[in-house]
Amino acid sequence: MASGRSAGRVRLQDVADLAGVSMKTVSNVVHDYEHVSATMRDKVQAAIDELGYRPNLTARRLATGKTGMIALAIPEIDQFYFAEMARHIGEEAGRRGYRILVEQTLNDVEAERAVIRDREEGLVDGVIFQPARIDTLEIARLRPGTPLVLLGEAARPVNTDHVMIDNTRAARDGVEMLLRAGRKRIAFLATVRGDITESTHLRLLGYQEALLAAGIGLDATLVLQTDGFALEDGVDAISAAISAGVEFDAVLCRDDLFAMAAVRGLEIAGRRVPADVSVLGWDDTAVARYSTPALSSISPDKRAIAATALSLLEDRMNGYDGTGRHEIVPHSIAERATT
Amino acid sequence: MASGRSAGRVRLQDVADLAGVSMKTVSNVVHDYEHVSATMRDKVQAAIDELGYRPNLTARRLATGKTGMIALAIPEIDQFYFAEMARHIGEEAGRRGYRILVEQTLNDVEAERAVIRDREEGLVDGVIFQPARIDTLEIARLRPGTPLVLLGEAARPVNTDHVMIDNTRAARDGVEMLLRAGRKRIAFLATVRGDITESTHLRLLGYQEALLAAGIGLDATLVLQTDGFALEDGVDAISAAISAGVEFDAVLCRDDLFAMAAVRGLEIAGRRVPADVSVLGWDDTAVARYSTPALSSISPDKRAIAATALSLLEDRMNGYDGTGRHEIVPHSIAERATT
DNA sequence: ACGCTAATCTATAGCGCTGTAAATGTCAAT
DNA sequence: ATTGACATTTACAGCGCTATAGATTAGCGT
Repeated sequence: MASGRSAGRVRLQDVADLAGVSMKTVSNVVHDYEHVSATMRDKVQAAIDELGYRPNLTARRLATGKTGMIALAIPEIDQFYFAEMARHIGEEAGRRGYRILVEQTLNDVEAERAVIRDREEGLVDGVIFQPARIDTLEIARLRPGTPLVLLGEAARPVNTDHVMIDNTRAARDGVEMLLRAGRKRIAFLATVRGDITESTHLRLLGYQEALLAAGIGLDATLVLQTDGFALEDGVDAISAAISAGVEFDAVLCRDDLFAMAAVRGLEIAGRRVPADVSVLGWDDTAVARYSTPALSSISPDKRAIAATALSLLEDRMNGYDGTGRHEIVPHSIAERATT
Repeated sequence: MASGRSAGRVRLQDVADLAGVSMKTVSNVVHDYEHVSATMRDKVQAAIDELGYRPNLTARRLATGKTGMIALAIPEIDQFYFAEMARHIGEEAGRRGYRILVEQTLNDVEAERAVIRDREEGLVDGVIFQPARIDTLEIARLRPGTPLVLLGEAARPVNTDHVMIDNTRAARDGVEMLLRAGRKRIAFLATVRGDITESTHLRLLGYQEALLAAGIGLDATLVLQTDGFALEDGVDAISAAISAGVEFDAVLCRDDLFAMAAVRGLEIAGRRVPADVSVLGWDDTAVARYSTPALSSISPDKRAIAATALSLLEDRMNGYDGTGRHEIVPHSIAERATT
């Protein structure tokens, strides 16, 4: 009751003084070091409890050189895919004894450069970074001192670790599934006009490969372009295609948001999903499950991405200094109501 | 080119040695201290550049006692509402010079206790915490040493700062809007059977107040219960009510997820939204905009919540030690296609 | 020149912890 | 008893930075 816990200012030395032992012994007790006698352990623990001692992590870090923290740098935490990745990475990191510092780059080039350049040190032990604006070359050039693992397909310098799914293969799988279901004319939604990202490019490639492999000629009018990344842009693109008389009985979409846009655009035009047109999304985020009708979606194994990224990063943090490793993580297709 | 930057191990002292000055002078240059001569500044900066010096934040923290970090403890980062709050808090924190450490409690009581109890020190300067399981009394009892601001309505001990919207009022506003639109029998979805949370309780209260104020008697069958928090549970509750013959022409929902569930359940039953039944969600998350039809939703001002929480927290971090302040933040109603 | 204030710069003691090396204690086997 | 071989405990030097107090230099009026 009369414990004068003055604002948590109890130091290891205070505990040591009270218990009449050395600082190191107290430290040993705190860390459950095995070679401490039971008597000693009890005596020290009593002192710790009496004073309400709580270790100062900053000091511990300075002494050990480890922070126990990992930065997760992503464009926007409130985008479904990133939110889900953040969750998995957070859980996986927790399991391995790390905490997550979230850094939002907000699609800003300067913010992304800052992540790589890391102007300060000792903040985190490593960084998991999904670039959106910065390109491969620039990442290679700004090569940071802090261990780094990249996510996504937008950039992958040979000298840096990187985790991704096989986008081309996944797109091919999606198209093949649609073909097996009897679809003949499959559209691809959507590449933002004049701003085709690397991942969209890979997906488009797989789309084309699958069609060619099935002996179906490419039709450029089936690659639908949008004016932006918003839902409305996707709806507009679908509507435009329909009123332009483009015929299609399936749409492979670049992400779930555009899949929702496709569904909406088709409904507006009076087409039934999936009776008239199948829609296949990408990322398999929660909205795919929640929207009506529930979206079928190409599903990257997010848990595996998180686990793999953490493993690569842990290697680096433990001193591994070899060349970049590029891990391919499995994907599947979650079939729901739109195919 | 020939800079031997050996793994960022350059210390302040190294720079000082190279420049032939004291550590403190280098420190002054790094911090843009005004009383440093131009010559000196240039000389030191040259040494900094040559060695590629980057300050070690951990050491700085130990010396200053400030970490520049704020913990954000929320149940799950991938729930729409929390993801959006995380974004706003992240942005606002960035503006004020803080970084965000995300701590997922995953609805685990022990994890929530750990947040309050903070077993360690010096990790963050303050904590923003949205409790989900832990109750008011327990928070008051575990009263931590680290500055704390609570979010949400599940708990609010008098001695702790707290930010929320006026839930009762918001529910009343929602019901009044539905009544103005001519709706007569308004249902409330949903309280999980046997697990009514404090915020649901407040919302239910506002729902009842508005009905009574309009001279409409309460009908217990209009308060729909679910078996869980998943979308399907909401759909089931709506379906059950319909097949039990409960008549209603509007549904006020506890959150956007249940609003989507309501829409789906109504569609299954062949009811048109909003022609036959209006649906009003809560939280105004991105899914409200994206789902078809787009959900009308009660909209807490998330940006204001973030800004207010950070302000209260900054006060505390700057030494304010008065009694708990309870800030009410504005809300509005985003009208879309379901009302 | 001299004294005085203000501007600059330096030396060094921490911040609270861990790691290392060394000291001490213990116990079974000579 | 004496000796190893361990188990247990201690002392203290850092980790890299900031802050304080003091030393030095500069500027200026008389």
